[in-house]
Amino acid sequence: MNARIAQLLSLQAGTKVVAEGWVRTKRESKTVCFLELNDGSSLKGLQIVVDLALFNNPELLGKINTGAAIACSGVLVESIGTNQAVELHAETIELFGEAPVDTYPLQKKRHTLEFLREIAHLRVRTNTIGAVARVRNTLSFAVHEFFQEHGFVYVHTPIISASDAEGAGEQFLVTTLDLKDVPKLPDGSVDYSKDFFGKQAKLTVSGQLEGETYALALKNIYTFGPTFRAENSNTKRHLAEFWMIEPEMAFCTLEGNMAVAEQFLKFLFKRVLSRNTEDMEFFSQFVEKGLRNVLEQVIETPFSHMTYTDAVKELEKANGQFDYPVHWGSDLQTEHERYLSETVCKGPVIVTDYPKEIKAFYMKLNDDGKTVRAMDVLVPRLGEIIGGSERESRLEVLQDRMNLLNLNPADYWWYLDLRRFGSVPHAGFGLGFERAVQYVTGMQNIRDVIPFPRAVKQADF
RNA sequence: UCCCCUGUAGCUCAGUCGGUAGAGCAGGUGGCUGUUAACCACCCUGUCGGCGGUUCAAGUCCGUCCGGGGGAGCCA
Repeated sequence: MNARIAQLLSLQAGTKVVAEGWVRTKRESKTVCFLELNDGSSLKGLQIVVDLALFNNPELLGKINTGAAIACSGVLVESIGTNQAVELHAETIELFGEAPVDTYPLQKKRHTLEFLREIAHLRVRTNTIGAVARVRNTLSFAVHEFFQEHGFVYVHTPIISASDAEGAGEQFLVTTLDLKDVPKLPDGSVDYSKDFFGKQAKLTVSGQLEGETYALALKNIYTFGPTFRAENSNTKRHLAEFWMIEPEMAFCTLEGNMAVAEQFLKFLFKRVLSRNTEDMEFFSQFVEKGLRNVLEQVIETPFSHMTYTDAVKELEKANGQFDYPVHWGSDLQTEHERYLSETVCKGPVIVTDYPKEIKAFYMKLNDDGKTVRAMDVLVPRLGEIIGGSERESRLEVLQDRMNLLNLNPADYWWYLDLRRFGSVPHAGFGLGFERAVQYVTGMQNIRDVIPFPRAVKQADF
């Protein structure tokens, strides 16, 4: 395996090397031709210098255009130019795949992200999407690093769920039934007993409930996998298929949960800033001005904490400027979440203890009987990035909550068993991975931070 | 799902009061230059998203469908 361009760029002049990659631009003059070669290992490419007096092969050079795949051997030489320390003086060039200029969609000019979305199979060859891919890689690895270093066990919760107990959004149906000839029950409804699993099955919207079962044996666990929501939502921060990280901790209350969420986010930001210096500088300059400073500041500053009740008091002071005025009991809108983090706290804030009516059944009921131990981490620009809670660990209270919400406890028998046998305070949260990538890169649209976005009416490539 | 904006050359866009389309970039040719968002000159490029309607005449006005973007809701 030949060295990557990122490595070649740091070598001493005088080294003989082979560089492989795709041509980004070609600049020709009478005596010399410059090729910029990129192999995705770094934002910066390697400048190849072809001395036309020595390299007499105009047919070959004529076929090497933007997008062509080539390998070039030669000697690294200290560059006369100012934009690079070393450059490669070509001795031999092998052309693997041409990229004809009249049909190759990528030109050596700026393209809009909307256009690039239409050529998702080629867009990773651009500076921006390439940088996103590298940052996404760093973040994925950092997720595992953080949890592994803190003794969490990685758990693979199921993708297909037949428990019908998740209730976190619209789900995709998984079936092998013949849609042209669906078996029916006498009352006209679908007979799922004839389906593959013998009952209705759907794609998971959360691994939390299964995650809790493992936490109540292994103490600290996390999941990191694909998640599916069939919501008909068309926004720049929703996908039908996305990746979610869900840690779950036993012997842990909301306070511990908040601490881990904060530590975790800060760890991710630190890793990206230290491992993707060049890419982060690029985002900070061209995608979201000053991004780097904001992240550095977030790492330094303790997250603010605020109860829902106090948050509503703050918001009521500013009710005049909201489209939807706030009162105690109302759900916080995006405009409110952003106001809290951007204006009130000027940084990330964790809002806790929401009214039970606007949160999920499994969240622990507070002694006031009105609020639950929920937490949302709100960040400037994006709003909610993490949602979590301490779970209700008391069997009776949980059953009461379920009855109140017309959930059938029988459907949740195994989940309730966790409260029957060795129950203990436990807590966890969910982080939408793409939201984290968005926050870190400053990318405005979530469809540009996942390789092949799946959304309403969109499943190309 | 609702509201708003938008669709014109390969890309990004302009196109006035309705009179059959233009600029920059990309590409080609030539020139110049160790270039790096290269530069200069010339040249090429169109189902004006689709369908229907109004009109002597539609890129332009009306209807409708489709695509794209933004906001809201839902949430991660």
